[in-house]
Amino acid sequence: MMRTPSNDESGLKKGPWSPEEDKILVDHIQKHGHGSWRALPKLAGLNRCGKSCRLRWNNYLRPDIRRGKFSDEEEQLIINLHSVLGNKWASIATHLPGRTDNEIKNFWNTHLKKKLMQMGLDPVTHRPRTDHLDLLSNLQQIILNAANIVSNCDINNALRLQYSLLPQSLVNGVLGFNNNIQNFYDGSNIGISSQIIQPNLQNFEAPLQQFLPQECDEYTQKFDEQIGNTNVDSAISTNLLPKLVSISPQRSATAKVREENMMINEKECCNTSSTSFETWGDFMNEDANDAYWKDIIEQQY
DNA sequence: AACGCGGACAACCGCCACTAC
DNA sequence: AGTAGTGGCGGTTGTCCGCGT
Repeated sequence: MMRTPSNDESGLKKGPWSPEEDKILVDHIQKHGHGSWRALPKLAGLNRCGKSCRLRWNNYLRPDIRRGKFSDEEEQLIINLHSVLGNKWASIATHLPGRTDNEIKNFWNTHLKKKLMQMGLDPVTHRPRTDHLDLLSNLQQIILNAANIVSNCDINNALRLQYSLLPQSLVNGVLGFNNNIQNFYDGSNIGISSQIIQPNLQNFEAPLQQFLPQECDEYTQKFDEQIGNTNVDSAISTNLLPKLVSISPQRSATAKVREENMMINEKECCNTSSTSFETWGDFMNEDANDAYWKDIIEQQY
């Protein structure tokens, strides 16, 4: 079925490009370069706006574009990069020669997002999904926050505490942990040591998998000794514990995301003594001087 | 064969940052 | 310093196409 060509109010054509239009655009750019995109359509004889020409060229016609199915290596690279960069498709695309940001974005939205969800991971945070059990999510948050106020109690201890308070069947079943996760987040194929890429997951997973029964009692005892007598509700109401926040808030508007990023940047910039689990600092370690990692961070900021 | 549905992806839209003046 | 023009980016939409009924 042929799509009926649509034109905007200025008479410029919109919608899919025809092979003839493609040829005109390619011929013109090969002969003259694109120059000013705004001026290009008139010079080339195309009834399109400059922006449409630029998108068509950059996303489809450019000779260095590699089309076709994403390889397993590319797929894993995208996942790893997304766990570091988030929805910075343009930045991610710079690490995949021949792939466009648009192509990667589409691939993420149609394939990888689902794949992560099927593995029980939140595609936004790359952490185990919590959306299907708010109660558990809140409990995690309470315990993590509690750990933050316990002196010298790091995040792994907090998770051990959490684990010690939950039946194993609940942890495994609800959070959807499985053995594939470790392999899934192996960053070795992009030259990043697995310790760099994995910590955001290890913080959750490793304490659970490598947990020793005797440590349960040890940390539970520590928890009880230090804050065990504290009523959680009253602790929250008296600001002893921070208020609960969603671990994976639903956000769709660009403005919201940007606002959030600004807040995160501001927080990280100003709060040098942060103990929050959510901040970048927790994912960094002494290995972070890896050149590739630096490159990624530089792109982020 | 006709139809509906959902996945895939090309293209568009709106906003933002940068630059020149 | 303010403004207009331009290109880049990310979110979203619209259409095609394959598949099942």
